[in-house]
Amino acid sequence: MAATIKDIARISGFGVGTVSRVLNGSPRVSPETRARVLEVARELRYRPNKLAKMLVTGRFPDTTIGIILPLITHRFSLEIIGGIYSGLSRSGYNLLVFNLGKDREQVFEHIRYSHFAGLLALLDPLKSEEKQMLEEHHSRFIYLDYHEQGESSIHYDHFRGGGLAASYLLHKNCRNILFIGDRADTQQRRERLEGFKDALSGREGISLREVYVEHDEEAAYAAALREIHAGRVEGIFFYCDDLALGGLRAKRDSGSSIRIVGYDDIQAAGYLGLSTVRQDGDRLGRLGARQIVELVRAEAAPHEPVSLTLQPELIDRNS
Amino acid sequence: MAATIKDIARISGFGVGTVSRVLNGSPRVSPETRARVLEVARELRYRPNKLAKMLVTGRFPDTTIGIILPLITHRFSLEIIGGIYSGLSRSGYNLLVFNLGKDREQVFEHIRYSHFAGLLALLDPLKSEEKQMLEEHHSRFIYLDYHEQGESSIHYDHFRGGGLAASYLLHKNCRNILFIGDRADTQQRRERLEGFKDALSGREGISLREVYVEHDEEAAYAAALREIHAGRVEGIFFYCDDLALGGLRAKRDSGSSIRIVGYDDIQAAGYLGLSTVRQDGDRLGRLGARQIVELVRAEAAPHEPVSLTLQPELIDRNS
DNA sequence: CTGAAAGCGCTTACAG
DNA sequence: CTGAAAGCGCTTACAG
Repeated sequence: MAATIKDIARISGFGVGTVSRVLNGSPRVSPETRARVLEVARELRYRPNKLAKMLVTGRFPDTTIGIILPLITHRFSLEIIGGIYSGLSRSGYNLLVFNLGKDREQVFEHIRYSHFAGLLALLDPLKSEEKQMLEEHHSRFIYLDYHEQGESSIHYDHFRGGGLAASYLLHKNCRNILFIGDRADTQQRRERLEGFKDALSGREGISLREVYVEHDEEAAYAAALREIHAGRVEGIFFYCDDLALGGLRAKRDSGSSIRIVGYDDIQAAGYLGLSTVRQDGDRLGRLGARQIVELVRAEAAPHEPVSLTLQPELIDRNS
Repeated sequence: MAATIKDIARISGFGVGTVSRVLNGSPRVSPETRARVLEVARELRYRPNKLAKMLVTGRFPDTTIGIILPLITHRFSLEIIGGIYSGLSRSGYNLLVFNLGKDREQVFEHIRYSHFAGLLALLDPLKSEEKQMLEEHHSRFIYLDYHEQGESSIHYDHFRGGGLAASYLLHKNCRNILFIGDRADTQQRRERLEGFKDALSGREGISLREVYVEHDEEAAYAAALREIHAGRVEGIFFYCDDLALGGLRAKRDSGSSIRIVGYDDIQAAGYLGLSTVRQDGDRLGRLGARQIVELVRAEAAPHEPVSLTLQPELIDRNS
């Protein structure tokens, strides 16, 4: 099988302790010894067993950054991942992607026995035992597109984004307004809706209702069509572009002149002329990469948490 | 720190060997002992150290499937990943994504010390030492959308796909034909082009030229525009839809009536009315998941390699 | 500068 | 059924 430190010791004639010192670059060995040991190691094609090293040192190597996210196939997540890869290139760090999916525990079990310098948590709040586990492994983490008191994060201002959507509909003279959102109660949805309501609240004669559907273009289509036929609504703010595409279709199929605004600015939004609140996932990813590398490289323990807020932008395509 | 098997032994009054046996479900322990040991383990919140277990057993747990790919942000790759997640759900296996990016060695170093039941290699041929490493870890692999003599794979028939593209252009009465492809010399590009040429070869008066550009819509746009202005070309087959989008734009900007066909059927192709050769990444992913799980569950060593070929389909949008 | 020994947390024959 | 011991591959004081 694979050569071990013992084989090198036997063949070179030194003790395993000495061999270990050479291999770890300790200065307390003579040049001749070092040369000989290294020579034998090369001949044997020695590759250190990291398992054993980790077991005895209790520490993990630090060349890998992990990113953990709830759903890898989500478009915006993907854009962020792309940005992270760009930001990490030439940094000496590589990236491992963990999709939580259905079995969060399994995934964290894997993380526990993997080696990470740092972790980016995309959209997903970490439990306290998970944070603690990361700390035991000396690895730091930063939230991406999620924020929490006392933790580092880089995120978009969703409250502001909701406000932008509101001002768009107001500008188009909508008074009977509808919010169609994802059923999942997330921080982002809460903040977008709060910002939306806040911007609407000062105005006279505005009515707002909320409808929740599955994260699914079809579901959004059906809901929008129903509302349009009921005949009151003048403008709809969709939680995200994926849903808004269904709204756009409902508008077209019903021949209505209703106003529609989405969120994210996915590629299709451009093709189909959907007004939306734009967030730049690539940028978020790049910044996240830079930040986690900085954090990981810093010798000192977690200083003050760093929190960076990015501002979304309204794209008016007159939809 | 965390409780170890030794702590349990001390507190329960048994030896570490007995504790280990209980924890591993050995039948050679009395029910009373088992109960007591388990009780103490629970009190101490004992969690086994997999590192130590792996070190001594030399085997890796087998609950995780890995997928390795050259570029995670590629659209088609993503679709496949989505399919794999679907196919894996409720199978008891979870998925870890490895993006090779720039440092392949680093990534494989990580794989080496991670635990995998099996690996899916998307698009990317494995080196022999990498295969060997996987074997040492008792983990099997299957190629996805790539195939190689003597190895298991699930892939699309790109030769056939190229043929479909050719018949499309012939059907639209194109004679001066151009292929615009990615510069990267991949198995897929070779096969698509071969199939394309093969279908063209029987015909009279057909001329074919090939142009290679960066994998970039802009580059494709520029190349297509140049060719259109030169005035000879009647039909272009683009290696993939990403490039074909540039061609579509060149066609529009120049007011030309040239014919364009792409490959993949990405979302934008539908919106923009691009004719293309469709491959279903979701399906490929699902099948891949099913196959690797079957392979991993099979006790016996690699029987005959299994190779599955999927057929692409022409989508005529009259572009 | 170097060797011998103890130990990281666990498993597994070997006795009893 | 259970304990004591050896060992997985490596590191690190401790002597010398």
